Amino acid sequence: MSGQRPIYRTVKNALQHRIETGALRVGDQLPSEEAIAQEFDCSRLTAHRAVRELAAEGFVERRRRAGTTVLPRERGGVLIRIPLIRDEVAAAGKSYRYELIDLKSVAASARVASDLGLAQGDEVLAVRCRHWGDRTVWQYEERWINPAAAPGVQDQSFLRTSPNRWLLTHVPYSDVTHEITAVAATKAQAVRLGLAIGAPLLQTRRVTSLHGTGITTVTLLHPGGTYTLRSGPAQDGTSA
Amino acid sequence: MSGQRPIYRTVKNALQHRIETGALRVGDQLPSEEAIAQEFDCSRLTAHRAVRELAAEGFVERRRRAGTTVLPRERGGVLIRIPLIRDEVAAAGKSYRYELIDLKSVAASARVASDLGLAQGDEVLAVRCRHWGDRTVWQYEERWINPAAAPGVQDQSFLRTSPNRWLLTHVPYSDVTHEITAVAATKAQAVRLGLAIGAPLLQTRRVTSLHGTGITTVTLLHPGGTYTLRSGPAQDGTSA
DNA sequence: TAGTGGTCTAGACCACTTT
DNA sequence: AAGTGGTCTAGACCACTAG
Repeated sequence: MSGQRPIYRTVKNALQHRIETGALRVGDQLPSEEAIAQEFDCSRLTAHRAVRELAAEGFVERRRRAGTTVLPRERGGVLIRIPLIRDEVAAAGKSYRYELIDLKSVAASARVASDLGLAQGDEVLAVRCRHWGDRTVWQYEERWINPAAAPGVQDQSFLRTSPNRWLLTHVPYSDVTHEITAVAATKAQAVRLGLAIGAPLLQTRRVTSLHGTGITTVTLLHPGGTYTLRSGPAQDGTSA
Repeated sequence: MSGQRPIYRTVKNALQHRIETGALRVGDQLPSEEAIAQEFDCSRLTAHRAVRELAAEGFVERRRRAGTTVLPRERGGVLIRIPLIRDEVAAAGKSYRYELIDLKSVAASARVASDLGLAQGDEVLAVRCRHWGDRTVWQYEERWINPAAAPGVQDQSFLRTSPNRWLLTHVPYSDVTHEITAVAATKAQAVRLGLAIGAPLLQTRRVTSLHGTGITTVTLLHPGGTYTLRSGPAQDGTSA
C-alpha cells in the first residue's frame, strides 16, 4: 500500500502501530534492523531510519547487541509549547499592543546576577513593560539584560519594539530555561495588571543564554483566569 | 578535531556554529548538500543528515530547488517538560506517597463528556486522589476515565497504584493535550490541599486519547508556592 | 566472540520549484 | 531546463556489550 509515502515512514508507522495496539508490549524486543529490512523488503539503512526516529520520539530504546525494546510510555514527561505573546493574543481574537513602562540601568540583584552569570552589583539593563490584549493586560514583564552579551542593546529605546522581539532577531542564543509556577499577586503586581491583591497569576521565569553566557532573564506574569498554556497533539519528533 | 564524533555531527555543529555566531544570518542561504559534502569531504548523505537535523530543530528551512535558509529563531515557541509526579517529588528530596480518596462510577458532566468524546450522562469512572511529598500535599488529582477505552479498568481498586501509573502501563495512547493555568483555591480544593481559600494553584488539565478515542481526562492541582514546571536546555530535536 | 546498532560511501533516481 | 533536496540501495567497517 502506501503509494507516495517514503518507505521509512511506512515502516515506522507499522512498528508504531504494533506498539500502540499492544502487538508489541512494554519491554518487548523489536526485530533487528536486518529482520525489519527483510520483512519490509528494504535496505537496512531504511529500516534503521524508521527505528531511529521511533527512538528519538521516545517509543523505544536502542542498545547495541541488546537490541531495541519498547519503552514504558511514561518516560520523559510531555512537551508543551509556549507561544509568543503576540500570537497568543491574536489567537484569542484580541488586538495586541505593547507598552513600555520604564527602562534603566541598574545594579544586578543577587538573583539576576546568578541567572546571568554576573557578579552582584554588575550593571544590567532593566526593562518593565506590558502586553495588552484589547483593553486588558495580557502579560506584565520584568526583564534584565546583560549589556555585554547583547551588543547594540544600549542604543535601543524599546519604545515601540518589545525587548523580546528585538533580542530574538538581533542576539543569537543557544539555551533557554523556563520555570512556571502559580503565585498570588503582590500589591505592586496587582496594580500593574489591574487585578486585586492576591489574585492568582501564572508566572514564567525565563533565562536565555549563549553557550554559558547569560543574555537576559525575565519574569512574565499573566492573569490566571484568562491565560492558558496549551499543548496540542503535536508530537513533532523529528522529520518536520 | 573531533576524533570519535560522527562526521554528520561535526558538520552539524559547524553549521550551527555559523548560525549562532552570525556568520550565517537570518535569511541567508546555506551551501547546497553537494557543496557541504565537498567542504567537509564526506558523502552527500552525511551532509544531508546534518542539515536535516538542523531543520528538525528549527534552525533552518529547506525547500527543493530554493535551497536551505536560516530561519528567525523565534518561530515555534519553546518546549517544556512535564515530569511525572513521583520523579518531581523525588527530585525535591521528599518521600513520595500516593493516597486514594474515592473511586466511583458517575454520569459524565458536559465538560468530561466533551473531553472524552462521549455523550453527557454516559457512565465514566471518577477517581480522586492525592500525591504527597513528605507531609505536604504535592498534587491533588481529579480524574475521569472512559471505561470503554480502558479495558480492565473496572477491576482496578487504585488503592495502591495511582490511576496515572496504571493507565500508562496498561492502556496505549497516541495523543495528549495539556492546558496549564493559575487558579485561586476554592473552599473544597483548599481543604484537599491543606491550604487557605484563595491560595494560588497551578492547574493542569490533561486529556489523553488514542487515535480520536478519549481515554481519560484529569485536573491536577499543585500548590503554587512549591510546585514549578521546568524546561532545561534540552532542545531534543531528533537524534537523542 | 558474536550479534546488534551506528555510521559511512558512491551512486542513483525522483520530486519539486525556480529560472 | 536545471538545480536543489528527499529517498533509496548494497555493501562495508566500526563500536559496543551480552553471553
